[in-house]
Amino acid sequence: MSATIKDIAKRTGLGLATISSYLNGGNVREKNRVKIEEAIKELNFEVNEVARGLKTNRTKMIGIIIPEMNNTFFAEIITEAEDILRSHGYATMICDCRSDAKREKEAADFLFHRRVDGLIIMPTGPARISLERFVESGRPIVMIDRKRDEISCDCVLVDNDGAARDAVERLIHAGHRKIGMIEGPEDVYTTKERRRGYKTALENAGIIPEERLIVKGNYTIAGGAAAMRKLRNDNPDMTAVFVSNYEMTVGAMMEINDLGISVPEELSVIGFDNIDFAKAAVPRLSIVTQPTKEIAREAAAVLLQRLDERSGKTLSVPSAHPLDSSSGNSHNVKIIKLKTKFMEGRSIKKLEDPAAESGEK
Amino acid sequence: MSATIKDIAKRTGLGLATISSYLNGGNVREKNRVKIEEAIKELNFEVNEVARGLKTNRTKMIGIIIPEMNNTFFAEIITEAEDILRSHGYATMICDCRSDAKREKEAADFLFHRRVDGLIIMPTGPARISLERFVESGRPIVMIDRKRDEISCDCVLVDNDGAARDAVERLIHAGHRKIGMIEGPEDVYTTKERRRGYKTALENAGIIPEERLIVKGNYTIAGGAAAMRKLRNDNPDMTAVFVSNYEMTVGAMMEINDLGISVPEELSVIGFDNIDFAKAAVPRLSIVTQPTKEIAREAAAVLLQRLDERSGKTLSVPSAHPLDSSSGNSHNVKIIKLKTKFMEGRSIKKLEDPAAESGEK
DNA sequence: ATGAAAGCGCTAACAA
DNA sequence: TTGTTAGCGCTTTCAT
Repeated sequence: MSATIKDIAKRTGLGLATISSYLNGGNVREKNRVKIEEAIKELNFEVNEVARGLKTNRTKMIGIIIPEMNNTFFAEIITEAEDILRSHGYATMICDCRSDAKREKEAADFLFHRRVDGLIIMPTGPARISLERFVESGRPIVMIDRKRDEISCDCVLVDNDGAARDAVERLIHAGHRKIGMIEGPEDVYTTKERRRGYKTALENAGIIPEERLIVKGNYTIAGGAAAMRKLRNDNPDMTAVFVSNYEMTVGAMMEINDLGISVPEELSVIGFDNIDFAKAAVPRLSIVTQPTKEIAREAAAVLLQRLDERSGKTLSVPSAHPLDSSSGNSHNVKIIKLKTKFMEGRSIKKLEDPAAESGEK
Repeated sequence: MSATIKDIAKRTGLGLATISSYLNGGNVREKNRVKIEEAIKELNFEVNEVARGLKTNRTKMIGIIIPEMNNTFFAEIITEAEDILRSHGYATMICDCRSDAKREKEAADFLFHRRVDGLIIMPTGPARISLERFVESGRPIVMIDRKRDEISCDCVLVDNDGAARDAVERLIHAGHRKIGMIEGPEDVYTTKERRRGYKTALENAGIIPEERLIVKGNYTIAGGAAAMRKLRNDNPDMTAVFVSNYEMTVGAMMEINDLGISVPEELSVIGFDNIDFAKAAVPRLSIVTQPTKEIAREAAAVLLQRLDERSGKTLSVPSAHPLDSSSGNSHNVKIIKLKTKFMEGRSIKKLEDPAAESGEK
């Protein structure tokens, strides 16, 4: 169907290599340049990326693996990443693994099989298992949002620890001392970091963190709802709650709604991530927000850089030491950590005379 | 890096063609079959889809173009579609065009250039311009959610007219007569259909639709908020409002929130699409829901079928009549229309003694 | 059922 | 600078 460089060669009377070289930024006599350009226009020529890929062993495709497409936080990131990568000539293949390690592995295999040049992933399960083939073949991987130590690669994260600490400190400053937390699945990086921030804030204020005030919500809406119920049941004295991701925030609000709890009079709430939801909530929710576009930009930038670094080298150095750091995977791994923000709503009640001051001791 | 069929041939002592044929479902002597399988296992062979694509002119890739990735409705559809297509060996390349016709055209060009085998699209702008190349080259297109008549192709839609009619009828049955509607951009298919349903419901009940009660919200959160404000300002007598997509529902709720309007006492509301949001809202929102998974399944099914039909034929019949129906594009186009559902919340007030009955005349 | 050979559209030596 | 040539890994006649 479409024209090939052969057609261009024929049309211009030039050789194949000349056309190819021109197409790849080589120098051609001005006269010929014009001729080639003309032929390209008239024949409506477009480089066949498939053929090029076969020859160069580069597909100009990037794989993206995320836990859930239907999740604003992830969606915002990948839409931005896709945009940037596409503008650099890279196509992206996005795989939603529904927070399932098995599906994640399948997606990784699929993408590897499809010979993507690189990978952006928010790891759900054990990274080693699904990603070692990429590492072995020298294809760059960028982890975002979550970090897994089994694989050494570039990471773009946010300061989860600081974000949680800041949020909880705000509650403390408002006079709260019995502060609940709804957290994610325990094996996830962000869960640990956010929990750490929560605890640090309490400890810094001289409050002893209590396990009964921390409930797992699994980063899902249903989990958030269930966690909220449990927190409320088990802790009648709880005056505030910090919900550590968006889905659980929605779930918690649903439950608060169902239980007829009034925010912030009976319970102060700090949620996570989705500005629109926070604004639509009654009352407006105070939330931690993450810089999604920046995450995407940083991830795309570092990936493109790696791709560029590698573009000279021949693909897939046999690599005698698959996952050993010896090969030079870990020497200069980039860990980028971005700052979160806090958006004030009306969901935090200022306790007038904190029991903490007078009654506690 | 990875093994090729050459390696397999060498290892088994068989010819290239035999391996290839076996790989494509051909018959081989049992003895050889075993040998081949063994070699595949041991050499870790995987077909190089790129090489295959070059030869067959089929990339096993599907392009998906959507207005917004960051939109639950779309996200739910594509995540399901991606899953199905992948399980059939097709990779998907998703492009978010941010509801911008120019970006949409760029995305279509990009995907065409990447030689995707087929396309799923929720058209934003003029389809003719961006899709004619696909049609010319005989690549199947499936439109979902929206239909554009410039291009004849398979469509998977929902019964928007019926959905809107049903929603408005519920308000009417609850005694409302001054019912506002927040609608989408006027050139969009779903906008027209939903508006039609709204009007039909009113007319059937003997109520004359008034333009002042219909405000454009552009299918965005901000638009929904602005529309809500305008509706409220211009129509102090309005007792109910039907918001015709999810984003605008969020926006409208934000505004209702800001204006301190109590739902459903002062205003009854019917929203759209997002079950979780509806449940998290105070009070629970009554909404129209669309069968996203089913849309995805139908779209994938019809696309796969077209792909299959075409798989015998050689690619890109020169097609003397690019967009003419003569070539047989329009002969058996499938239009699939799915039913929506309604989820009851607590956002509709039953008017005890509708002013309509006594006071109106 | 199997093998030999040609070629998909491109790039990359190497010569000229 | 430009042209010639040899593949990249696969499928596909066409023989055998």
